[in-house]
Amino acid sequence: MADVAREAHVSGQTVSRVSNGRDNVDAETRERVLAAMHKLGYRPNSAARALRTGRFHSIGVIMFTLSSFGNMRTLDAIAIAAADAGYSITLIPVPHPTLGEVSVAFDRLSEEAVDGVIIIVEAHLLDESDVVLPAGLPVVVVDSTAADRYPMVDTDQAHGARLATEHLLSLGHRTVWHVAGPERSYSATHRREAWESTLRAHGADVPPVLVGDWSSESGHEVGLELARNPDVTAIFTANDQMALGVLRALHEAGRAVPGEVSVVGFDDMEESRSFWPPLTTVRQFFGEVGRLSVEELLQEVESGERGGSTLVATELIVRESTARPPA
Amino acid sequence: MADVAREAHVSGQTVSRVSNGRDNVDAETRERVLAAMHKLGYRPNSAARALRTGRFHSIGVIMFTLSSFGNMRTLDAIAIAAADAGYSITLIPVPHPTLGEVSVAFDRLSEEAVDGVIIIVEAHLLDESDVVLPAGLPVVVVDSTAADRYPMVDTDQAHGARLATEHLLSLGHRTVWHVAGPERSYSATHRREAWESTLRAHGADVPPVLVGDWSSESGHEVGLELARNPDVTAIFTANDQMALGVLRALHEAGRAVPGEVSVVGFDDMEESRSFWPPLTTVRQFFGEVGRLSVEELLQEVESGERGGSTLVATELIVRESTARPPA
DNA sequence: CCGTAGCATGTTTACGTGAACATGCGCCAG
DNA sequence: CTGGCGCATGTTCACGTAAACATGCTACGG
Repeated sequence: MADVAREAHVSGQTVSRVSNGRDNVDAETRERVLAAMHKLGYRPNSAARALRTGRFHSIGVIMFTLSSFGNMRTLDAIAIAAADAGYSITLIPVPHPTLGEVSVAFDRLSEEAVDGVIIIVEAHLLDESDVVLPAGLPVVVVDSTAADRYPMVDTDQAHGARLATEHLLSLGHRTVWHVAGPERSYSATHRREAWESTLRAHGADVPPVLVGDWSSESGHEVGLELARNPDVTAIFTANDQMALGVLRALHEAGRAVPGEVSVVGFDDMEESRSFWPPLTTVRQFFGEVGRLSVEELLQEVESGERGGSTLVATELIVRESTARPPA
Repeated sequence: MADVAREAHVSGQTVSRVSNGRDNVDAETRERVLAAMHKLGYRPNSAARALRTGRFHSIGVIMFTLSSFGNMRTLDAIAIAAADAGYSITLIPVPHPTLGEVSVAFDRLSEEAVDGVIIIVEAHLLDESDVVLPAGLPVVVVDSTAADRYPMVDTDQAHGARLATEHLLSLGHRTVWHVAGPERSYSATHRREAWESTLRAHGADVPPVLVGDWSSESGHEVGLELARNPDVTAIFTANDQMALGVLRALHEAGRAVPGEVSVVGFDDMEESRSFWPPLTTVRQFFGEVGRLSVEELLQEVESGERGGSTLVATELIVRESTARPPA
């Protein structure tokens, strides 16, 4: 900066003013400074700036392995929304979802140069974790239920599960079987509860729940079981990947989809429309979730006002994996 | 820090030494300082530290939309490898893969607090872009070919494509059709070239190339065309998602897989084993690519030594979508 | 018994920036 | 004509840290 000041025959303070786009600089002086900055290849030092202002213009994101489709889409939206607001994203990975790892991530967090944090971690770990997040650091929780402690943004899981279940019932199925996600997942629990309450509200029987781990492979395993049961005519799986496994199991068992069995997924991943048959599913608006969580966080960072919880609605996408039950 | 020093009756410098784990501090003093740090909830200020040391302990990652399966896996591995080395990841998203956006990202980069950058962007954009990366900033390029300007780490695309093509030929297919990725993609080009040269090496005809855009939907479109052609008995698609679309098209056309037509993909995404039928494909080791790119980058950051290019081998995963051609 | 080496610790300083305050000049109202 | 006001610009200083150098004490060999 000093070099630029010398080159442009001004003081460092004036360079700073130009660099920050203040308007109380004479047009001619500004030009001279800009020319000098360009000539010398000047780049503001973000560390010094952060030290002086106390703002890092960066948002931390704590998340487990990115390999979950939904997390990735959410992260993508967060990154874009943050960039639009002039913030960058600092990833704080948690390689294994154990309590210890989460604690380590939180600890590391306190030394990270971030103005706020978005946490995309199963809530039960948050609850069990006695590690305290650095005080005064704004936090937004996604896909979880720590709403009592922090603002939360999430897909309206219950709404989606109800849409899926009611769609199948309205086609004439007597009841709907459910392939749930892992017990410890809050979103899996929400979907399962909404499925169950929807069945009860319509006076349908509630069949036993089959539990997977979100993977297509686990969907295949429980799908083999469902395929053997001739009573099963409608299946709601808690995500699209498990639906893929269920479809494969049904094909292997020679049960026609949707002729004999209808299947509905959850997520609407890009590939779902190319499943065989194309999958009827509940679309989640991950982009919206990411956008809103950044909005919420930045509001707290910049104005100190803390918002409440926000749920993002879902949409049922009807494709070709659902039909009326066999006569 | 001053508060901690006062609390522990030592100088700030001693606090700094404890904070950095230097060993030239008396055990008793260290205990006293640690106690004071804990009591006061002291957290080192990373901005000041970065200002003083010139190191940010952060790696920038420039990438397009995360929604590509492979990029995500790579990013995940980068994040974990970086965390292991004590670095965090700063994401610099490029919402749209246009020249302008890339320039903006590079510009933004120069103000980011990073010690080095990993670029996961189609190389043709790098080549066309006249934006100069900040001089002196270590760069590693992934999934691209700017090897002449920067070290590169990538999957051995040609090796994988050869494995896939030879697998089909060795099953007895007269030739292999290819569904390529977009023309401007270097990895798509490499796979296509290797497929073609493998066919030639084996004296097989080279059928016309069909081009998709990596999406399962585009795979479905070109798949419909292939399904109509009775000469087609073996298809190598440039990624698994397009293979999914091709499978769907073949099902719709009533052509048995692998009875009439064999299909091989590329990537080995988690879902591929649950396709119908489970997909024979070329596995990419994204984790290895990510790990190596961090290793290469940090070597340059910390020792100034710049390495060369590294290719990561692939592995053919034979499942149930390939068989001998019909008699 | 003294000189010195080695070690724990303290003091000073600079990293690059922007806020706060200071300066100097031109212009306008009284 | 003069006092004061507004505006562009300059000067000073502190943000929190760690490197470089300084200090003072202990221990050990000649």
